Amino acid sequence: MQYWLFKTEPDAFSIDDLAAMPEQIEHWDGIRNYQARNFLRDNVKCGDQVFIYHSSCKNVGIVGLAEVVKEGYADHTQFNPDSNYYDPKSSPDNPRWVMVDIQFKQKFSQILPLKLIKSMPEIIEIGLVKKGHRLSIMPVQPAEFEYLLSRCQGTS
DNA sequence: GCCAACGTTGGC
DNA sequence: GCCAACGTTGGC
Repeated sequence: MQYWLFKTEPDAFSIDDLAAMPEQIEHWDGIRNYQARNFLRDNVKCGDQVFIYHSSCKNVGIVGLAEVVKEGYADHTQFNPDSNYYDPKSSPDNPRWVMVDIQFKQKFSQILPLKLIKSMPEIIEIGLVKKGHRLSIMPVQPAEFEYLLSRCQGTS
């Protein structure tokens, strides 16, 4: 099993939106970065645990936990000319972009702020604390995941 | 809304 | 294949 962190802008789709979905499952579409795509296509597996992170908002940080329930498949928004994520260079024969489905597991009673994460001496590997890292899908080392999770749940 | 740090594009 | 121009991300 592997651990991940997915970023989302809560104005567009938040942890609460995920929790409100039927069966609390939603497909994670709109990833248009090759490095992130490669993670989704090759490495994100069913049962993997995913931190949900809110970005570009008032309180940025880790807000909850989800689980992968469907592995990489073609992101349908790439074929839709009306979508913001439309990619005319992609074709159904050879889809360029993939997505996975995740299911809500938990919303933490308090957000774990980015500022706090950056101040933790235990946390040095995760892309969040590295300069200029903008990936919207990033792996999390098991030890760092466990530590962050304990900090999230310890406050509840 | 600013701007630094990236990623992508396209001319050559 | 280089690299300048451009677009995007995302914290502040």
